[in-house]
Amino acid sequence: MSKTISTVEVDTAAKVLKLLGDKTRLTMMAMLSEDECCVCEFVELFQMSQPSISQHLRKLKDIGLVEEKRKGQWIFYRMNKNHETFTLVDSLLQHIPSQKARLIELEKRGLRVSCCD
Amino acid sequence: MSKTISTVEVDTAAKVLKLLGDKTRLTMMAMLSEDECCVCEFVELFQMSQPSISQHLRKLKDIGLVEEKRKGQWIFYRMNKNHETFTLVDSLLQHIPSQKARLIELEKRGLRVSCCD
DNA sequence: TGCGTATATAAGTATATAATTATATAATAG
DNA sequence: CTATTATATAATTATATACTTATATACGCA
Repeated sequence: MSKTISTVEVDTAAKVLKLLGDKTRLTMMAMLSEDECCVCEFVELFQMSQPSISQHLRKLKDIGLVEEKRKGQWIFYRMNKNHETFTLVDSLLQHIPSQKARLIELEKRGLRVSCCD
Repeated sequence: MSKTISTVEVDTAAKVLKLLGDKTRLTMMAMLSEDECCVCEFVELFQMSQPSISQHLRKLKDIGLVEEKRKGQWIFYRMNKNHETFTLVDSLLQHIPSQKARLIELEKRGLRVSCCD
């Protein structure tokens, strides 16, 4: 008996891949697979305007790949591990380099706020 | 020791995912992972104009995901299994339904030309 | 209450994308 | 050679996308 992997419809997969076919969003997802992050951390890391970051996160949220949770002033994003494409996304992320170092770098510079909850 | 998967740069992965973030091209790649196909087969299956099909194939060819080979009047496309993102693409395709049935359907209708080489 | 910080949303713009139509190229059949 | 078939390319157009700037909202704090 060969092992069967649960599949998602081509339409669904294409929509997810289209979103992840952007360097910024793909890196975001790779970071979120390590730990939850707040908007200001992405702004700091990507050297990109805050509205631009918010708009990328909005797209990821709209198709359900990420979820948000407010903690005081900050809004944290995390991967939605219950999304129907989670195993697809997860296996895909295993093929790009870990982004853990970027989070550690942020922490060293005192720019991580995740410690403040 | 944990198993290490060879990774590709985020830029490279994003470019590939962007291309596969299109239903037509994603389905094409899924079909090509089963067997090589010629342009007219895609035209028949996708109910789409021939130039449109050719342009999708051109994009896949331009980044090296597929290769072409002329056989008489026909031009066949096949997956490039040596592409640096092959394992990424291959594992990704395992998460969408097999397209083998579509090829068999074509064959039943006498529309496969792969038998004529 | 009013101010500063964090984030979201809206509007505008430049660029990218996918389709169509028309045309060009290449091979085969007669 | 000419006609036909298969495919590619070019030009055009409509739509989608990603960014910018400006503004709105929400929270925390004095």
